[in-house]
Amino acid sequence: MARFQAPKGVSEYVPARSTYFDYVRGTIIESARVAGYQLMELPIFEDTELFSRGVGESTDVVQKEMYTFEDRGGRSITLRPEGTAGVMRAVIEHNLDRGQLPVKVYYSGAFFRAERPQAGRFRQFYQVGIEAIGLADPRIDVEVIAVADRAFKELGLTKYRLEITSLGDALTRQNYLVELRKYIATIPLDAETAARAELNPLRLFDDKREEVRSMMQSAPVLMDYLTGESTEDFRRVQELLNLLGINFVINNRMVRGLDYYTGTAFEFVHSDLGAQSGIGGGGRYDGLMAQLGGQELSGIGFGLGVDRILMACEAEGISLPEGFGLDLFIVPLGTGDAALKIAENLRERGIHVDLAFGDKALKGGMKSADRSGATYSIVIGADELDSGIVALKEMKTGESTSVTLSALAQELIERISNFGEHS
RNA sequence: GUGGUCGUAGCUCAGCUGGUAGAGCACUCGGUUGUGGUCCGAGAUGUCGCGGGUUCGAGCCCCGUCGAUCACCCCA
Repeated sequence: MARFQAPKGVSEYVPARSTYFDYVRGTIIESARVAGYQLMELPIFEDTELFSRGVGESTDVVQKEMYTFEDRGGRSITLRPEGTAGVMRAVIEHNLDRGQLPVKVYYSGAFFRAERPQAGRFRQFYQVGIEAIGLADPRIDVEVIAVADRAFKELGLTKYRLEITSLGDALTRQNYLVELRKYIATIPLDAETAARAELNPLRLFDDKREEVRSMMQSAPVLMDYLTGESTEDFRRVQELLNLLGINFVINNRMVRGLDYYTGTAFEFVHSDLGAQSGIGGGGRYDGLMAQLGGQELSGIGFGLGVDRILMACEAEGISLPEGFGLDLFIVPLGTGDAALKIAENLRERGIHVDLAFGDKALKGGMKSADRSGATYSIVIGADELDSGIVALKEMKTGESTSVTLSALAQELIERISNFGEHS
């Protein structure tokens, strides 16, 4: 019988790489927590209409990338392709928008898009996102960007850049698109490209072909059509980014894949990732809440691709710590029961302990200790149990010190410099 | 949905113009009494992705199929 295989295009993590994935995700979440964002744990499937209305009927995401199915009650259900629409639904449903504003939440989990997989693109992928709802102020825009930037810096990433733009309000965009279409009508395009331009003229700015790019050089840019208020907000965003020492470049041809963005929009791009270089992006969405049946509230948020961020760390050669490394490895010599009991006592004190099971010779046991990556090891045989004294060995240096079994936990806690931080 | 590349041991791969399958790493055991990493020795491992065809003979050639991967469209 053929062996089972994971479905096409899913990203999954097993040891040892899973420890790095966990660390990357944890770092991003921590960056959100230190800024006061609270957990929103939501379903991975929703009413299909939530996405078609929220994300936008004309987007590729809705038109051809959703995993949609009918449940047993005949309802149309879709696996979430992004996080913001679900958060808005939950905020409205639980009346969070009636309390203190802004509502600041983060989420983390799997998302789904039925695309052809390639490097950095998966059908099931992981995102951590945050949303700040109910406040239209450049300060919160910049706080959101800072949460992402801080996470990247904490991870040690350097080869990424922040691109920002302003998409203006709905009216501005409408007026601009009319002008852009007029311009596009004047340039020669093949049928396929023309069809794309018809659907969303902004996409031509992203075209990979040099001839198209150069023709778009002199196209009108949205920035020139912004209202006074939008222009001022955008200026403030730049001013505040500078205040916080966050580097950025203005990209007034940025294309966003989701329809709901207005005003500030941004994207983090990494240079060493191949075709899928975006590691995260987001922006302000003014009309979304109302569109989904809630109050007229503005919001801003981002989604960061955990898979791609891990790939970026690897591409930069960053050596990531293993979030839950072992402190101690116990090698029993015919004393398995006692060793298990000692391990449990230490674990209750929060020390990370593993031990050799089965009847291993000393040499084999020490080999296991070595490969476990534990900082320390002890051997427990009849002698140690009789005397109550063990040799606590530091694996890296090979040095060992005599410690009584009763003082072992305290000794380890004192020695482990990062104690209390590794969870 | 479209196109390129690739499927040989757990991993990375070699295998000459077709002659009955190899290396390195990893793994297990050992190098005389209870201390790992280096070194030395021994050992286990494959329906050469799958199906068909050509041939005396196919890992190698042909057709199909499945899978992986990268790119396009689009996007985290």
